[in-house]
Amino acid sequence: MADNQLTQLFLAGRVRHGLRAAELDTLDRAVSEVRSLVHGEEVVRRGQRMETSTYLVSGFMIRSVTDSEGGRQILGLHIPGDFVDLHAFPLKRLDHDVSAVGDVRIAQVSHRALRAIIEQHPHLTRILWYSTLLDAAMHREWIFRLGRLDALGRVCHFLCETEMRLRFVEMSDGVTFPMPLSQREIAEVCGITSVHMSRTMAALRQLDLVAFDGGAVTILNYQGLADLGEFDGDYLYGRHGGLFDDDYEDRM
Amino acid sequence: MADNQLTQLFLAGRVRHGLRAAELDTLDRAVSEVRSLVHGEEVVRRGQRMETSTYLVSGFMIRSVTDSEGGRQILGLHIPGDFVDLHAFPLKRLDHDVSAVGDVRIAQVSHRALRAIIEQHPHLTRILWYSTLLDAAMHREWIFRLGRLDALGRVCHFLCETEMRLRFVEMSDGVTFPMPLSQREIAEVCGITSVHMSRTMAALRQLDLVAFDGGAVTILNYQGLADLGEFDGDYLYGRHGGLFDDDYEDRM
DNA sequence: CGGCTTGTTGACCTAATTCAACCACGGTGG
DNA sequence: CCACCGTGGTTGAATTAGGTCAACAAGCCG
Repeated sequence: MADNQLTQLFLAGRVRHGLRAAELDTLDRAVSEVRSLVHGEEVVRRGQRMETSTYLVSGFMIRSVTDSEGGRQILGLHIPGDFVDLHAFPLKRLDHDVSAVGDVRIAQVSHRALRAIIEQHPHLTRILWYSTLLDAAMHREWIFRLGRLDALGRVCHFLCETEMRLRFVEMSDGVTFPMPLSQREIAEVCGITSVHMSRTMAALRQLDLVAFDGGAVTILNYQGLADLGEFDGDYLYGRHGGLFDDDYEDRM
Repeated sequence: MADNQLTQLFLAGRVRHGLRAAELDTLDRAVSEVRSLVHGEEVVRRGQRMETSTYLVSGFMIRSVTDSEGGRQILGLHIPGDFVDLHAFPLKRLDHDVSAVGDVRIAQVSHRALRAIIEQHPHLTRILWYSTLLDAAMHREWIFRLGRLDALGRVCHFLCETEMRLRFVEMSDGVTFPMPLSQREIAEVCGITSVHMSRTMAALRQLDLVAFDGGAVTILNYQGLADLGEFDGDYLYGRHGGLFDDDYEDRM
């Protein structure tokens, strides 16, 4: 297994149910057509029929929908190593848009290649399925965040989640990590206005919980942040720590 | 195919990607151990290791999580024909609870049987995968509902969604349908307090949009309800109508 | 230089929460 | 039979979180 293969970050840091090198190679061979996107470019538009899915090699992407007055709700943030729209393989059309945040490199996988995989590689199939259910688990946590937390808690929760996910792919050292979203976009994640997000982030600074410098976040008090956000990262199914750290590997 | 098989409602009313009778039979044979639950009984508890998944034969169930002060957020409502925790097959542990609302009949499917299916029936596998992604699509819509709509809109959206899903399984005639949740529980769906839900439902009555009688809802003005809730049911992937009604069947 | 976007701050307003009292009801036990 | 209680729903008054509108400052880019 070459270290420089495209899918090397796929499920990095996660419980991988014994994903084998040969399977990663199979996946890697299915991936083709690497291309670059600039900020705001879409790879999926709501309702459009899909014949390929997209793997995010580097950079960030978001899923979003737009309401009747043009307001946008961000439904998910994708980071390198994510299959951003593998959902489109079983669903064929998606109900939301997927677009680039900043500069992005993606790879495409044809649904024909995925069909071949599910016919010949049941174990790899289950792992791909699993990866789409990680998205669903994050969706549920976003429902919790919006339903039960106030503005301050929502931001704390989002920062904790993002930090942990970036740690899995070694883009966070546990303290400082990149934050590609503007305040306006973080507001669209958290279901509040950008004005109130500005005030909320000021409060976070005031409380010495985090520091924001341009495109990076530095966590000054992890426990305080996790407490305010009622964050428990078990739902991210990290390979180490939490409820899920036991007999996962090499089963099934 | 006997009409009385347990899984007859599975994906009823949905785009089924050419689900064949033989495949439904295969699924039906994998299902066993029908049992009854009373109100509040749990089939999944957060973090618990699962070796079976649950198919809902009759009645209603909810997914939920509880916050640090004991407040509950409902993450999803399940209706007859839903595989309530098929997610647990790839994930092995879930991050939330699943419990009965009122009297319920369920059937269990062992993960061993599901493993056999994904090894021998790739097409059926994709359909099971698809069914879990319908849940994810609903999750996304719940994020939108909580992030972008006010209390009135959230209730309207939830009622429209529930009505459409029940129509798929012929439990709604398009006007009147059962609503198993109390006002308190609908409040836990919509992320508001039960006091405010009482006021919001009073407003809905005032506007002549819906009538509530005990465990049933009657829609008096569907368009008004859908407008307030900004509801567009495409994400439910109904077999008829909407963006998704074209060349779905019998492909793949 | 001007014009754009992002973030900040202030004053005011509104939606929703909180706390409380209260009613209707369907048991359950005396 | 009635007294009792717990649950679900309703209503009112006071409070608060967040939204709205507007002005302005700091980049940043053509």
